[in-house]
Order: sequence, then C-alpha cells, then structure tokens
Amino acid sequence: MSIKDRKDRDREKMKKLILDASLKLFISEDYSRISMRKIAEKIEYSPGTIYLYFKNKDEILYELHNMAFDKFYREQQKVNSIKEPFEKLREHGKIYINFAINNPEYYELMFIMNATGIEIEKKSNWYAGKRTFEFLMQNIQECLDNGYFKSHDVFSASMAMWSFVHGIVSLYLRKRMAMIPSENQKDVMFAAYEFFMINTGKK
Amino acid sequence: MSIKDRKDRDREKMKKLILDASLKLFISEDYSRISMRKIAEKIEYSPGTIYLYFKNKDEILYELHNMAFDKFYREQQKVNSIKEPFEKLREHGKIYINFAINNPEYYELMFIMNATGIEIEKKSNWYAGKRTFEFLMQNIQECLDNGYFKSHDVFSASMAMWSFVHGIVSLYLRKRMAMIPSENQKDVMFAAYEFFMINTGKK
Amino acid sequence: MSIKDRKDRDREKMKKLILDASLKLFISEDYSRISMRKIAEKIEYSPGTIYLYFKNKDEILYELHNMAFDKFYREQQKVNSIKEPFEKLREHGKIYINFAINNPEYYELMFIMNATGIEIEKKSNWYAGKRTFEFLMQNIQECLDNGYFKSHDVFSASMAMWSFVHGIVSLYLRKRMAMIPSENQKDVMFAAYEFFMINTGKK
Amino acid sequence: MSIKDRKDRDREKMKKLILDASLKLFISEDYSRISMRKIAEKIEYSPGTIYLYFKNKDEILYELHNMAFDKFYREQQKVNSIKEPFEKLREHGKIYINFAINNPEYYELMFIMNATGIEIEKKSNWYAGKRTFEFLMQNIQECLDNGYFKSHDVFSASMAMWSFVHGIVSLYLRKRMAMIPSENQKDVMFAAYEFFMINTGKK
DNA sequence: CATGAATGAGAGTTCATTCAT
DNA sequence: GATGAATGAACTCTCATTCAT
Repeated sequence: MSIKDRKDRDREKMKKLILDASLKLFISEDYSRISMRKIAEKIEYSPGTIYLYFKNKDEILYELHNMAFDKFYREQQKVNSIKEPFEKLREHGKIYINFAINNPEYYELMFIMNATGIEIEKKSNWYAGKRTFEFLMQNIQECLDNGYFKSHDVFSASMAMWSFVHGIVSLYLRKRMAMIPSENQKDVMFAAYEFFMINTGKK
Repeated sequence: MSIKDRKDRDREKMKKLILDASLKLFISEDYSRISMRKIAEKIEYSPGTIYLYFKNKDEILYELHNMAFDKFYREQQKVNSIKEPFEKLREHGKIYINFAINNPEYYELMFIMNATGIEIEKKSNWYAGKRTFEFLMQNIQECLDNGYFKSHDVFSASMAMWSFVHGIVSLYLRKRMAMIPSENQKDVMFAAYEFFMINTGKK
Repeated sequence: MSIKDRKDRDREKMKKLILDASLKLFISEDYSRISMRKIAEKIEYSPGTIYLYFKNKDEILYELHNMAFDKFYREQQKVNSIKEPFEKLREHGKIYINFAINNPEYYELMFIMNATGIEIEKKSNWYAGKRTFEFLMQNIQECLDNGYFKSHDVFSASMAMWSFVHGIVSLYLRKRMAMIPSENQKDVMFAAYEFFMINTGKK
Repeated sequence: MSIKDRKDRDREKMKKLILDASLKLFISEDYSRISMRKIAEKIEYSPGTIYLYFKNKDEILYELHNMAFDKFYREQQKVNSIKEPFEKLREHGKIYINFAINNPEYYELMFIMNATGIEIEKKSNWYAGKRTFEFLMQNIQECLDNGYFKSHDVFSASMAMWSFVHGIVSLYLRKRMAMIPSENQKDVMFAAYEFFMINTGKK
C-alpha cells in the first residue's frame, strides 16, 4: 500500500502546488487575468499538466473557493470561546472584517467574484455560503434569546449584519474609500463597525 | 469660433454614440465580454475610429462610470423634497437600493468593478464618489442636528449607512443570496434595510 | 468609387489567396489535418488575419465546396454540344470521372468529406448537389425519351448512374484499387465504365 | 511451452479488449474524435499500456480494418447456399449494401477512410481487400460461365459491380442523398440496385 | 476624420507519445 | 507488464491596439 500512498501524497502535493500558484496570481494580477498558461508558467510545468489534476479552469476556481470557505469557517469558530452572546457577535464581525483584510484573494472568491466559474447557484444550493451564514444566525439567535435585537426576526437581523460587514470590506477591497487616506481606511472601517454594533445591539 | 464650436459638438456627439453603444453591450453581454471590436460593430464604425475619441478601453469605462454617477446623483436629489431628516434618509437608502437593482451595469461600474479599469485612485481623488458620499453626509448631519444617531460622528455614521446599503445590493448582484429563493430576495433586502434603519435611527 | 473598387478587389484577392492555400493543403495533407495555423503560415500572414475574411474554418470549407461545384458544373455543361442523348450521357460520365481524377481535392469536398463542416443537410437542402444531379437527370430523361433504359424510372436510373461513377472514382481516390498496379488503374476505371454503359444503355 | 502459450493467449485477450473499446468509440463518437486516452479510459488501463500492444494509433486502426474484413468475409460466404449464379450475385450485392448500412464504422475503415491511417498500400498489397474482391470475381465468373454478362471480361464486370455498390452506400453514408427524405433513402438505394442488376445481368 | 487590414499575444483545451518507476 | 505523470506541439479563436492610406 505504501507505493499507492506515496503516489496519492504526490498527487495531493501537486494539486496544492497548482492551487497555491493560482492563488498567488489572484493577488498580483486581477481576477479575469489569471490563465491556465500563467499558472503553468508559475509552477514551471507545461499547460497540459494542469489538466491531469483539474478538469478545467473552473474546477480550480471552485477548489480555491472551497479552501477559502474552509479557512474562513475555522477562523469563525474562534468566537465559540466567548460566552456572552453580544460580545461573541461583536468578535464575530471583527473576525469577518479581518479575514477580508488579510485574505483579500479568498474574500474575492467567496463573496465578490462573478459566479460563473464557481457555479454557486448550481452546486448544492451554495452549501459553503449557507453553512457560514447559518453559523452567524445561531449567534444572532443567542443574542435574541438574551434580549438583544428586540422584536426582530433572526433572519433579517442576520442578513443585516452580514450585509453590513460585507459592505464595508468590499468598499475597502475594491478601493471605493479613495476619499480617505489609505492609512486611515482601516480605522474608519472599525469605527463604522462600532457604530453599527452599538446601535443595533442596544437592549 | 463657431467652426470650432461645431466641431466640438460633433466630437461630443460621437463620444456619446460610442458610450451608449458600450453601455448597451454592458447590459446584454457580461462585463468582461465587451470588446473594442464589438463596440465598433455596434456603431458601425471601424475599430480604429474609437481611438480617435478615446485613448483606450479604460477611458471608455471611466467615462461610463462618470455617466453612472451623474445619473445616480440626479436620482439622489429627489430626496430633497422630503423635509423631515430621518424620513429623508430612509428614502435616500431606498433610492440607493433601487438604483442598484434597476441599473446593475451602472452600479457595477460605480462600486464593484476592479479599480484598475476606471483608475479611480489616480483621477482627481475619485471626485464622483466623493460628491455622492458628501451628499449623504449632509443628510446624516441633518439627522444628527435633529437628535438622531446621538453621540456619533457624522463620518462614521455615514460610512456605516453606505456600507450597509452597498453590502446588501452587492450580495444580491453577485448572487450571494443563493440560499434564498430568487423571488424573495428583494423582500429580504428591504426587510434587512428596515432592521438597520429602525435600530440605528433611534432617537 | 474607384477607391472602394480597389479595396473590394483587394479583398477578393485576399480571399482567393486564402482559399487557394487551403486547397493546396487539402491535397498535400489529409483533410482532417488542415488547420487555420497552417493556412496562415502558407500565406505568410498571422492566424488572426484569416478571421478578417472568413468567419471560421467551416466557412472556408463551405466556400471551397461551392467553388468545387461551380467548376464541376461548368465542365458538365460541355456535354450540351452533343446531341445524341446516349452519346451525351456517355460523355457526361467521362467528364465526371476525369473531373475527380484531375481535381481530387475538389471531389473530396463535394462528395466524400464528412459533412460537418459543410453543413450539407442544413444549407438549403444541399442546393449545389441538387443542381448537379438534376442536370444529370435531364440527360437521362432524354435517353428515356429516345428508348434507352426502357421501363425504368428516371430517378432510379439517375441514382444508379451517379452511384456508379461515384463508386469508381472514390475507390480510386481512397486507394482501394491497391490490388491493381497504379499505372493500370485508370484504364480499369474506364473499362468498368464502358461495361456499365453498354449494359445499362441497351435499347 | 505452456507458459508461453498462456502468455500469448493473455496478450491476444488484451489486444482484443483494446480493439473492442476502440470500435465502440468509433461508433459513438465520430472517427476523427477517437483518441488513445479515450481508449485507455474505456478499458480502464493507462495510456501507456496500449503502446505495449500496439505500436501506435495507426496500428489499431489497421487491426480494426482487418477485423472488419473478417466479419464482412463471413457474411459474404452466406451466398454460397444459393446455387443459381445470378441469384447468388444479386444476393451478394444485397449483403454488401446491408453490411454497410448496419456496420457503418466498419465500412468506413474498409473502404472510405484515408489510407494513411491503415497503410493499405504498404501492407501486403492490401490482402484483405483482395480476398474479398476475388470472392466476388468467382461469383461473376460463374455468371459468365452461365451466359450472363456476355462478351465481357470478368475483371471489368467485377470492378463495375463493386464500384456500383460502393458508390451507392458511400453516397448514403456520407450524407450525399440529402435531396431525398431520410426515410426514403434506403428504398432508393435498393431501387437503383435493382436497376443495375436487371440491366447488366441480361442474358 | 476615418478606415480597415494586420498583428502579436494570448485564451482554454486536447493530443499522441515517451519514459522513469 | 503496467503505470501515469509529463510534455511539446497542436488546435480554433478573440483581443486591444497600431498605422499606412
């Protein structure tokens, strides 16, 4: 079995090599610019080789998209250590914003990129997005149970929360805060976030 | 001077012709699909001609982006008929959301598309975005003056408001509400908006 | 008008250049081997240039196919100088066979090549083939009117005649007469043709 | 010797497996579409394996071509049960036509496909084709001996017969009967065949 | 002012074949 | 004997842009 094992490991390594290279291109170039050829060049293999590991370009994008959600989901779990629901939610949002700042190429894939490649709508009702959103809803439900967001349904509140953090980071990532000096943009984002949390969270 | 005047007018007419054709392509095809050749075909001129009026493709996109802001700014002005500051603000947000729903290609250019194409950062500190945002800030200032958003600075409040509406429409436009049936998505958007307004607006 | 005229002429010249090059490739290489790149190389232009004159590869094939039928139709008309119906028909067949021998690449396109590129079935019910066949049917009808092919319908007789000559030349062109020394193959073809004509033609 | 025997048997089995898979691809896809990789996939071996049994793709095609002739030869033998020479010949032709209709992929390989692939000319003077043709010649000789095809040499008569049936089926297979409704094409073929037989066969 | 021919680069993808293991 | 990773060359086609006319 060990030969097969090694081969399997090699195969996984190669897939990872391709995915890493693709991701790096995502950062430096702009999304629409990444091409199979450039990926091949980066890993110093022939273009054909990539097709031994991925059916086509879309499959690469979809894989990266899943990796992104996995990483995000893991980071999201950190809030579980906080017991007080509202503090937990506040931290939840901060993690979201920081994830986007620190992993812009992942965030792009998860929530901004045009869906064609990822086939969001077809693939199992966008399971990845759903799971993430449901985890947020749980947290909001806990808040409701503790008297926050009085008289609001959990769904609207969750959508609002998500919309807000998505809005703020995507304005930032797509450089629509150009009227604010770069060095202040992050502060502005967190200030706006505080504004949102304080107001919506009032008991 | 009148010959020059006529020439200027002709020039403007031609530019407009090109921009209109480009916009139409924007709507029918998907963004990354519009090409200089297709634009040329549509206006029944040769590809080379376009370069007499625009330096390159990016300049066309930038111009469209400006047209988008002009249209949006005009729609925004409608709120001026409302006197009560908070009601005015509520309407302000609704206009924003509806504009995005009804003019997705414009919204794309204004707030989503990667900045490379439209050279936001270089061009005059993104004047277009600034003017729009300042108009919103004015409205929020009026609210503050009337006791809403107590103890918050106008800038954070404005950023929060903008972030929120941008977030909600860009999740919608980029199909990240796949977990909600299409026919309910708009309702969800406005419900979340109400949630936001009621909570943040409390006196 | 003369400028436009010249341009039109240039355009036609270029199209012809491309078609000629394609046809030559048809002869040397085997059909499935001709490629846009090879055509481009042959005419010493870039591949993209070809697309300025032809929509795609299929259009080139279709054009060649039409040229082939035009040439064939013209050659076919020569029989009109012969009055006696049966002698006319005999000559008709000879012209057919000689055309195939002398223009194998055209014959390939007309009657052998897989139809995908030429879209025989879709395009106007294969007008080109029809016209040619109808001209043959006329000749056979004249023979019937003069007592040849007694008691046979014109359609079956025409199909038989066509099948025969097509069969003989396509065995030859596709090298299925390998059991006969090359230098004798043509004689064998015409001998078989005589056999066919004498037997079927009997009054 | 028995070890070698078994090995030989295994080897033949594997070759057959490959050939069968190739043929199936021939039927479902179109000829130019079959690829070594697809064959390998079908038999669930790696592409490299095929090269242990066949020198290259052409050799596979040649082998299939031989299998085709074997099958055809066996079907041809059925005429032996008919004693009267002309009736035998008439059946002979029918078998030929039906074989082509029912085994188009085989017929393609035997009589239509470009010779490059199957190297007809190099390989033993195209033994396969020869044997088949000689069997036909025998039948025609019997006819001659019984007063049919008076005053004709057996070779010309045989070539004529073969040309005719080949012509009719290859027009059919390559869709050059587009002017006739699909559902009538087979009837037309057999009608033309009758025309040929009645005329040429007259005592 | 306008043309439109031309290009070079690049896109995604498939292929027959080789060869170290 | 069998693998399967890898390649290099090939494929059709599209693009933004230039430039002689």
